[in-house]
Amino acid sequence: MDQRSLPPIQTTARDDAVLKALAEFVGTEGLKPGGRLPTERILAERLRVSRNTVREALTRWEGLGLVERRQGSGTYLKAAVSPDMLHLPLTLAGGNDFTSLMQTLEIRRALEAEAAALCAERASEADIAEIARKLDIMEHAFRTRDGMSSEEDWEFHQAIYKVSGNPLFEQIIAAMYELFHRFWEHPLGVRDFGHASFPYHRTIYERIAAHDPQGARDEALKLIATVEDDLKRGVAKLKLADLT
Amino acid sequence: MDQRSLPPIQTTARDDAVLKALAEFVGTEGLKPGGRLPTERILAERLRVSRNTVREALTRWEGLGLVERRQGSGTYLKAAVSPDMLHLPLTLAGGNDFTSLMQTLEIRRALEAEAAALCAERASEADIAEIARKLDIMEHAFRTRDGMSSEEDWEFHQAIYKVSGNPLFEQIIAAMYELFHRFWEHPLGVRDFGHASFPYHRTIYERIAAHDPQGARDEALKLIATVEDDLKRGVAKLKLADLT
DNA sequence: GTGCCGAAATTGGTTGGACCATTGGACCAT
DNA sequence: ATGGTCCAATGGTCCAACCAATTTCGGCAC
Repeated sequence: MDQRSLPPIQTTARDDAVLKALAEFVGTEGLKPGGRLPTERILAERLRVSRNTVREALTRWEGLGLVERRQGSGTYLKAAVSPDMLHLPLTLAGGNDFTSLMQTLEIRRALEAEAAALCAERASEADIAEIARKLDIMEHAFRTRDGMSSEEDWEFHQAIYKVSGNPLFEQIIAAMYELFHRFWEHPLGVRDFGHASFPYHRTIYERIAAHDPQGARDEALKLIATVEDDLKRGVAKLKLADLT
Repeated sequence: MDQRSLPPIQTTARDDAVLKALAEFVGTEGLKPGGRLPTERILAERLRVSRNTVREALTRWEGLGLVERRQGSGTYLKAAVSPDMLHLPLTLAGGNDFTSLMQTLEIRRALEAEAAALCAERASEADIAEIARKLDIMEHAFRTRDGMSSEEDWEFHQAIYKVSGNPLFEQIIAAMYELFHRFWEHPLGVRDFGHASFPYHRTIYERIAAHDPQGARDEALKLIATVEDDLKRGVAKLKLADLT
């Protein structure tokens, strides 16, 4: 007999029910990201559930990054939420050695290239203008702050991921980014880390603006290649330092 | 002055502290997935916090899929966990199932191609033999069970990811895979789903065995393309059914 | 009237204690 | 050996407070 034909029954699911109700509430109320959710006490009363149960449910949402709680202020929606949303936890083992950093770059190489290509395919004129804006901001920051433009750099890339139409790109690459920068504020002591990648931001943009997927892909690959080179140079430098 | 050099003090972070302590405990205790965590009551006592606080912390871990709670039994570790691990929830906000599935395939397309290329570069003769073995098993299963070989299919791919030398490939693609098969035993009612991809498993293997990265990449892309086609065909079929 | 300050109300965070529902093992009867 | 019963352990829920951060608002100085 097929064991799957007799699944275990689900007897208790209070907090799940709370989340379901809350998702519906957000939908019917037309709540946008940034909006404020009802008080925990009010939710408990309305849903006929203890405040503790409400809190456990909200804790789940907070863990998923859907909601932000501010003590003394309230609970705020951080992302669009609908009842039929999919959540999947991804756990990544990361180390802080050279190999691990290189591995995050291998993932980024694959994803950045694909995202850039998709972006070049799908970008509207408005999208291109927005990316151009982010590029200008980033280039300006780079020139005035002598290469320290990681924040603006990241926003430029985010704009590309967004236009790609696939939120997974941003989420996964952000995870790689986090793994990469976890331990290194100035990776491996290479002062001008990231300088070499600078010109490729504009070339990527140009290929996107020209709706040239293959070109955008190639330029993205070149950009990652410079970062990999920087990383290798940093390691070489470290080994040299070890010998002295 | 760099604002990041002076992070705001964390006056209240009880549950985060609990999770940190718990992660250390799992490490020092050498707890493996499947193992049982201490009772909530015991944790509360040991950590000098209320049981509710312990519960909120565990709820977070449960949401991340790190832990499973069984009423009347205990709390069990579901995945390896160490303090320097990155856990992040992937959120696929896509009302429309088709869109979501297509998005998981876009990620897979990028990663499968890269993994296959890296595998072709780095595979030793022993690696190639192992992949060949998995391929034979999968092909045999496919023929004897008339196309139902998803388990063996997956193992073949896993062997490739493993040889790529980068564990991140398997971790991320596994998440995409999970997302893809979340609802569907037989996706969209397309009976022969996956049949079209069958021949490309062997061509991928051949390119890997020939240490031909670009060839392996191309064949991997073709494989994903067939899956995308199947998906589109399934949707077309659904729309047709709606009209009747 | 304007602007500042402090008290009070609001809200999430934590605590301790109680009870319920489920589980799993010990023990017993057949 | 099988099945039934009881009981202790454990997660799930509830309640009633209190703490800590934030916001609100009224009164005071100017």
